[in-house]
Amino acid sequence: MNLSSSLEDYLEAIYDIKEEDNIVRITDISTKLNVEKSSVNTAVKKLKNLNLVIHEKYGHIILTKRGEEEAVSIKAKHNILLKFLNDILGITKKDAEREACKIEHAISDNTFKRLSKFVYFFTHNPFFHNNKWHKSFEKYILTGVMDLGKNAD
Amino acid sequence: MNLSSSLEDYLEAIYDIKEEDNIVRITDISTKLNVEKSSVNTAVKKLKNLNLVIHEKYGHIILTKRGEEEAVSIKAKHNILLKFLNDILGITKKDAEREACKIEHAISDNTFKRLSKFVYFFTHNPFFHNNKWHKSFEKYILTGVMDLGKNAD
DNA sequence: TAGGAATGTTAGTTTAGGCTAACTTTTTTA
DNA sequence: TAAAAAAGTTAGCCTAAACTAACATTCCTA
Repeated sequence: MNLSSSLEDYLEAIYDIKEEDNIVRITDISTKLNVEKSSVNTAVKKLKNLNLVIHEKYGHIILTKRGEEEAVSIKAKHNILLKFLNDILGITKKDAEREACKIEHAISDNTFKRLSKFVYFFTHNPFFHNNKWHKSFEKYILTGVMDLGKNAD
Repeated sequence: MNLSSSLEDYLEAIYDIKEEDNIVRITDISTKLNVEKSSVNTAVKKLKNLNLVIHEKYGHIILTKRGEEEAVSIKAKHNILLKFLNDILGITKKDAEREACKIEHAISDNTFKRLSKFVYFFTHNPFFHNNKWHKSFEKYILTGVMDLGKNAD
């Protein structure tokens, strides 16, 4: 699809607002993204031309099937990045959120797939999923000392 | 410093060209980044105004101390992302390279620090560094089967 | 239900970062 | 060393994406 970061943000915002409020207006998007209504208007027109939303003058904004698919795809990237940054790297939720918003536009579907698998594997495989590694990782970050040697084969 | 992605790319290119050829010209940057010389010219002027490069009309381009520091910082982000994407996630070198170029502009210094530690920890700690996890991870990606349970405690 | 508040639209401006075309300066080479 | 080639510069244009200001429509409430 190759949307700009900006248009991806708009699509994502529309999806989120629909989830929360059911109806989506120009003003809602404007508030959520902190941009002027006129900017939203322009962006919505572009999304309309790409058949990603339905929008009649003065009407509500509705995602098309393709628009929703796109939004879901972007949100999925966002969420897996959030998980990796927060749960695995230990970045604070707030910072992880901010970063995920930027990185989500930069990763391919393939990287998304492999990262998803990695996060799942890493958090579910009993070889890793014992919390010891995470405590050890935090200690390593603070002290530079690795102390899980006893678990190696 | 908060440079645009574009200016970061220019700085990085200048650093790389200096490494390879010692002298850096407008044309070299133009070739490396696949943009017109006039675009390079404009960008170099901006970098000059930010005191990141020294450049006299018709002369070579030299990084200032600050310019070099910036470039090194960006390259460090690039390299750790490359390592994570290629060595850990198993993305092909070519794809990992392309992705790293985009993500490098989106990660904070803190995320860089934690990711660096994570990659080092993950590839050096004997608890992880036995290659088994990676084979298992590849198998999991292809088949959905996790088979390292026997190593868990 | 009339009018003000809220919402939406349009027109025009700005900035970043590309581009081409035309020109100038420097370098190379016959 | 003069002319051609290469390199660098300038001017002007385009697009994306933001902005403000002015105007239009819709909604809500006194």
